[in-house]
Amino acid sequence: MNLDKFDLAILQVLQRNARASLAEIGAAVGLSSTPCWNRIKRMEGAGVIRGYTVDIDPASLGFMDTVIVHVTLESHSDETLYEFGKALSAIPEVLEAFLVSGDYDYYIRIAVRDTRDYERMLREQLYRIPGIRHSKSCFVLRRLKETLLPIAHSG
Amino acid sequence: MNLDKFDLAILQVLQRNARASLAEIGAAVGLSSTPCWNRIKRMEGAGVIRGYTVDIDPASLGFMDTVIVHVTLESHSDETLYEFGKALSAIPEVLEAFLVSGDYDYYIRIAVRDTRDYERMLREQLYRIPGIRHSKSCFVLRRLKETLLPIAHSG
DNA sequence: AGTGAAAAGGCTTTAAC
DNA sequence: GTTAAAGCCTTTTCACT
Repeated sequence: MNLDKFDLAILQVLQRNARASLAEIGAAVGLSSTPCWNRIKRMEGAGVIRGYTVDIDPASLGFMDTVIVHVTLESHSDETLYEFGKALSAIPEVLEAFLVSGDYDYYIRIAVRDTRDYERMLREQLYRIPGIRHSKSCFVLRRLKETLLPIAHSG
Repeated sequence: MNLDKFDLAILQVLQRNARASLAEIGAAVGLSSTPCWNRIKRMEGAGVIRGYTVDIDPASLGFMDTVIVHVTLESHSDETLYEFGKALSAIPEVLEAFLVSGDYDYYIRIAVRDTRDYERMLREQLYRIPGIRHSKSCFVLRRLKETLLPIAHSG
């Protein structure tokens, strides 16, 4: 799907505030509200906009620590990778999981209440998934950047 | 701040659809719209809700590849860590950056158009930051899970 | 494609329980 | 804490450029 500069500008506004009104969006991008509405609906339909979500402070929910876990699997067959991914998706604490090239197979980011919760989570959830050869954890000391796509650099 | 089961239920609805109407939210959590509105405003004010954003398909913007880069710094002084973090934040392609314990110092996730764009990005942006001792990249082959906090497990 | 106005619906506030 | 109702603002449609 082709996105012009107005589409990108609209996405940029929505990325900063997904609850912005059409009037606000229109003023920010230099259009009236109707074309903004049409463009948003078009991008929603085309799958450019996958959804709208809320950015929640993890600490407010009691998740004081973020841990990144690297996992190597015993087998690299399609079925093993698929089954492991499915099992990972079922663990609520797993926020992100990437299948990667290179030494490790999966990069996983998890949210835990504290170090004891992390230990419990590994033992009761992650290590119960069969097929893990090796894993390695790193605690996140500081988070530097939020996940926002560089829209201005997509033209 | 104390969050009861209604607050958590509201957050869960908003996480799935930040543009849900108060009527929808109320129906989903078993309240009328007024208390939902009050609770949302309270959570916004308390910093539980940090904002609302849109989930954009990276491929639609031309970002076909995700790369995870591990970077070790030459010095571990506060100033080095701070300066490096500041430089990272200025690179639009950097979606996430975590300062971590363990062997590597920073875990960085970047969005790139293709492998050539990745190479350009490393050379022109990342490697221009002084103080890097070593770095290692892994291409993401598949993304398994989106970043949503496990709200149901925070009670 | 875009604008502007009008109708339909939802948000926000007030008031009452 | 809750619900109900009133006014206002927003979304959505439509006629027109």
